[in-house]
Amino acid sequence: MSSRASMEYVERLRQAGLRPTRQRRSLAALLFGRGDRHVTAEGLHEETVTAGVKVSLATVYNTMHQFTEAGLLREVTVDGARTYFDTNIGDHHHFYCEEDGTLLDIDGAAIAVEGVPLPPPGAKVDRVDVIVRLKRR
Amino acid sequence: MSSRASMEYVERLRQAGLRPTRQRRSLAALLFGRGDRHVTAEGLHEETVTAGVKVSLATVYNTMHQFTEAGLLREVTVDGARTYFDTNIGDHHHFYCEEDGTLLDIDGAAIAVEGVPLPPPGAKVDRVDVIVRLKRR
DNA sequence: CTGTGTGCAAACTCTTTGCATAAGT
DNA sequence: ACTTATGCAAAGAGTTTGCACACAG
Repeated sequence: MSSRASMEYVERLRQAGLRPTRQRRSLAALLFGRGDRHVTAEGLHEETVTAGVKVSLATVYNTMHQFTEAGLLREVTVDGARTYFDTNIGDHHHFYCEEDGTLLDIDGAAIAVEGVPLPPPGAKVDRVDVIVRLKRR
Repeated sequence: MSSRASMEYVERLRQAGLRPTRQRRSLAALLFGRGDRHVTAEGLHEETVTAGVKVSLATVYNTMHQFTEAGLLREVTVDGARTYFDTNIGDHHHFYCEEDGTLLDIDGAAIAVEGVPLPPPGAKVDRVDVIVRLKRR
């Protein structure tokens, strides 16, 4: 991770109300530098190691949650075992292959969910998630 | 849990290829005795304690997984923190309220998901899950 | 009897937290 | 300087596993 690359995210972090620390800049560069991604905390931490950036796993977890709260990331729950973070924060759904843990975006405009019943009294719909679970053919 | 109540499940367990042990009969009676339910392992274990049935938490976990494999239960993943098991094994979806951990069935016939793209080569659609996430109004 | 199931406790994985140190503004 | 973030290690939750004992067929 070049220092220059991570500098691109200083403003974005500031606007999200987050101090552009070295770790946050590096993580932002890894996350947002190459299109839409699905990562786990562990996976991202490994990337930092490979990239020669020093960030602890605890900080990766903390930072992903801060990014999520700031609206820079979205948490995707498809499997109880691990938490995925998605850099695509737009309207979309997912293919999920349990067998190899692969996650794939489906454009939100492509899918229509019809007939969702009224939520119970006192509740309102926050979001509708569609998970298309895949099996090897 | 009366012994008589749990005897009703002997045949059902046998057909699923599971020996109708005391613990499995009791768990089956708790799970299937009162309509559709969503339970966690911990929650079901507490019920056994309340009901005066002696089953260890490990056995509850093992049994729920055996039931799931046998097609008597379905695992529902809506939250990374806990695993829910659903006694409704028919076609249906879920309302989920993160705030209080409530899970509610939506009849599968009510909802239509249109426009699911073709799965990637080598994979086929196993199941489509719709999770309607709720927030307090 | 024979093999499967169970209980217990310990192990395990993923994730979060507390507190001293380091870094940003 | 002052405040917020980080690192480490330890704790924590939920879940799984290994092995001796118990029970169903």
